[in-house]
Amino acid sequence: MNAISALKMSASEAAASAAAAPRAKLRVRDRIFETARQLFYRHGLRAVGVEAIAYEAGTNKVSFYRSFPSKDELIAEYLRDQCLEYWQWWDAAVAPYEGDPRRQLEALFDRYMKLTCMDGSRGCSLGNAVIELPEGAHPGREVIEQHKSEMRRRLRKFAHELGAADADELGDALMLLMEGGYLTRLTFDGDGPIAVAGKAVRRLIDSHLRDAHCATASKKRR
Amino acid sequence: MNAISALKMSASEAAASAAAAPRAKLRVRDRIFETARQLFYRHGLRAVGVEAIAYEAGTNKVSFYRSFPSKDELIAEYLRDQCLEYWQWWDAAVAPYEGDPRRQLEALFDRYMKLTCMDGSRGCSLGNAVIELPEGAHPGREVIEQHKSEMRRRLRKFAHELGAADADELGDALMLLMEGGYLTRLTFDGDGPIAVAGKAVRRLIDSHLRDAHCATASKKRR
DNA sequence: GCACTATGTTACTTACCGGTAACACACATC
DNA sequence: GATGTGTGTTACCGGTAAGTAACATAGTGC
Repeated sequence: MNAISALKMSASEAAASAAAAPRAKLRVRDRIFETARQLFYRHGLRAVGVEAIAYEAGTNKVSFYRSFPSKDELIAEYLRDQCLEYWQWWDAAVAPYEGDPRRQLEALFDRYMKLTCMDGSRGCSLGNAVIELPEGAHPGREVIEQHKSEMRRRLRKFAHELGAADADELGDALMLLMEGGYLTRLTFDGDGPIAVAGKAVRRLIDSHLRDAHCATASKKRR
Repeated sequence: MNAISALKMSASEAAASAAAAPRAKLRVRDRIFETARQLFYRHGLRAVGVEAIAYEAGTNKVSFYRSFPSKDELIAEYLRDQCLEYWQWWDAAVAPYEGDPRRQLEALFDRYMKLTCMDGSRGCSLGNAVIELPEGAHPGREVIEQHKSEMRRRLRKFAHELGAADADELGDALMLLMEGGYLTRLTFDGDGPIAVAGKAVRRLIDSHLRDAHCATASKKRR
């Protein structure tokens, strides 16, 4: 934060220095949003003020408020955008193995581990946000809750397609692993517990499939 | 927060109303600390100001600063206290089955689920704190990192005692489940994914023990 | 050249927050 | 009764935050 508010240059100076990047071509609103995305993810929602965002984007607070009605609305929009990006990433990970839920899950978790272990990762932006947002009214909370429910739904669906004995149980367990990896990533480096997520997923799937086979086998035997 | 700062009564008035509880007997410092524990856990570290804590404890900011050198130090002490309480809880859960690591783990996770599903739970205070604390220097970060490392160490140790094929892998997977439960608890009620944690633990243990048996069996066969 | 749009600039308000100074009082102990 | 300790009260400081008003400027299309 100190590093951020240290920039006490005027908006035009900031624009000139930030102009090195091609994003100088972007409209103010887009530059602000892009900057907010980075700062929010890196430092958290509450730790970053609108003035810091504006200056870092090479503009000023007034222009900020011409583009966004309030900080809370910016946060909500940021979260919506993170959702979008997340599902795009998810679908891309899963698409190559359409029809093979096991490989889809394995691919998903493998890419999840790779991404989340990378330098600069701070876990899941949506998951982190829920800790910072006040319990009740914030427009961002709905986004997060909807997002996590959707995640749960999708993982359970995979488990179902897999033919797991207790699909909902498997799906929820996978969600625990995934969310646990995100959270531990905040205290551990890439070699934290998350490194075993893929193996744990495979073990859980095997365990459930074994149950399913036993069940059908014993049914046949009857 | 609004609800908190709504109390605009004087310290003595607050003391009178709070005096109903037996904690009125407590020294100011203890009352402040107890109040801080509750507010920090419920609303987060950054969301609660020292003035709110002081008033809620039936005193005022000046007395706060007579007891604590700074808010950051209070936070650090709060986190240290949470650690202590956590390991007491952990040891109590595990003690009855000394020598039987499997039952210890099962008991631990069963109590963990029960506790974390209770009304008012907001997951792990230490885990939540890491999101709110600035990346670098905060005195609380060390506490958290040490705590989570200890947690990892203990779970791996259980896995070892269990005779798991790959004990570190199992321990880390258990940690993912546990942390995932804590995190999901912030978006889901008691019937969220955390409800399957115990089953997942049992499955993972079984999976690892099966590997271990196969390994020893094939060794014997040779 | 005119008008419109997007943007930058300066200056301000209101509110909060962490932290401090100075003083007053009440009680307990010697 | 003096002294010390713990506490409450009032008032303040400096900093930062969100949010706004009024005005200036630069480019774009007509």
